[in-house]
Amino acid sequence: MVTAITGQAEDFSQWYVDVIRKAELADYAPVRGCMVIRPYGFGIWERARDLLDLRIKRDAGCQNAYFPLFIPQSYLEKEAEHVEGFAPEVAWVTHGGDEELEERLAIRPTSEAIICSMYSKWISSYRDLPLLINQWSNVVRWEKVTRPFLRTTEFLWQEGHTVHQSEEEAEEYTLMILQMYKDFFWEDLAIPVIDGIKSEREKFAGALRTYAVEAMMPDGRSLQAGTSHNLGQHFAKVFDIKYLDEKQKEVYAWQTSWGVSSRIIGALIMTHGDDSGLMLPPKVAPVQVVVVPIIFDATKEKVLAESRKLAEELNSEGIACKVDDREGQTAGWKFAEWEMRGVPLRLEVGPKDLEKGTVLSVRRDNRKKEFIPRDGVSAFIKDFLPAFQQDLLKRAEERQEALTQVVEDYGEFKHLMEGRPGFLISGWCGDDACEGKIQEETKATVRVIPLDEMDFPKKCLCGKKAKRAAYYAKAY
RNA sequence: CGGGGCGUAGCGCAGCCUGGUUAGCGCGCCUGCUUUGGGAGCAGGAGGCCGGAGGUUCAAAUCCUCUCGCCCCGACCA
Repeated sequence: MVTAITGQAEDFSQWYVDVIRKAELADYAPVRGCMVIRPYGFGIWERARDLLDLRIKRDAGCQNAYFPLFIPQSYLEKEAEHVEGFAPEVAWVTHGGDEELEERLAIRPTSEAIICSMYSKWISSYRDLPLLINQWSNVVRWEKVTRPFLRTTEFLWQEGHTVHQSEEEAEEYTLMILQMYKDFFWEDLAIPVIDGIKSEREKFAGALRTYAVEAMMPDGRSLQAGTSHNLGQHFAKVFDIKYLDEKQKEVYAWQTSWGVSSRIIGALIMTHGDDSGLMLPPKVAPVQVVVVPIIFDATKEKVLAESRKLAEELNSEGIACKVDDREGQTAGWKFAEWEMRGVPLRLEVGPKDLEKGTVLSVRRDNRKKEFIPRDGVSAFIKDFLPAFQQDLLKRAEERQEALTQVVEDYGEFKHLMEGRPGFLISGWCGDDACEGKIQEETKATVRVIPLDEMDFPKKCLCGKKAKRAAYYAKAY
């Protein structure tokens, strides 16, 4: 064994870190809590980013823009809840060269403050609305504990910031974004998510309401994967975002903000990976198909030529295909290597295939082997990739279902939460104190309050009448 | 930020308790030959201020102090 990975069952956290390093997704940087996203990891991010960017433009109607990294302290402090929420984790710039700055500059932990300050200049009429802008950027949050991709000091994300004429319109848009995120996770990343509204204590600092999608990881912890906030008029009032409506009345605007971060790479690793390493959904795989030539001296040239020709052919048809024609490694080593890196399909081309006019295909999930007629390879792959994407989703969905159960009794709830049972669905009275007590006693939090109609226990865990269902889990 | 563990070659580790020659081992890397359909074999070779800074000592990877970083479990967050 050259590159052993710790087994998932043995130590899930260690498995996660092993995969990241061995598959060359990322490496630790000299600065605490920071990581380098290496080309293969960045390749996954680029694909996911492009898929989401398409939806942001097409479904959400946004245009991309870019705002500064620095936010003056006074701007960040305008919205009281906002500053209170972010103050503990802001990195500050105090000097420019040798000169001390008159006002400290925050390195953005999120961009509401700087963006709203500009919006206030740009908006003066109802005709300027809605204003729909998205930004792809990095942000910095000085977190106490960090983990690659899941929580790093600096991370990459997109943040959408929109302005609307009415509360209803803003609310509708917030929910539309939530649906867009759901589609992105289910369809593009093959990650099943639950969705709903956050409780008061879990909502974004400065928001009126926060909606979120959450994904259940194989270790039973929930990962907040995307958030969509209805900001109400909180920021409009302090940043003075006003416009003249059709009746010539000056009114404050209504806003939303929403984001998805490079954390999704962590979700991809955990959701689909196994003891052999990564397993990537074809839509985000930097390499969808790898061709491994089986080299013997007598047939080496012919096999290499055929392998390269095959890869060229597939690439020209839009399939991300790579030939592993390195000569230092044996075929078996390459098999293990590409499995670890999560490539959905491997094609082997050897002398026997040349004779028979076939190639051998091996899929990543179950290693099932199949001989494909050489002239049918491209058609085979075009069927295979979407099917594989579906298979991964189904596998993840089944696990999420297995990690979700309804619990009525608080004693049982506490007992289950001593482990990592995944999602526990219960009734909730809606009382903040009740939620706080449960969190204190079990470490579990309300992940979301589902919006869809569903059956739920009529009593809250505290014994009072339940108003709504709630998904509880321990969270990342 | 609290509790626990760990920093020695690219990776994984031994050596430390009980200070003492040129600091070892496995994998990887380089060269050559034989190999290649599930992590190849043999031979030769390169690669280290022992995380960093102070101290104790004739002498420090080893003892002491401080510091930085990583991992795990908690409290906080995308």
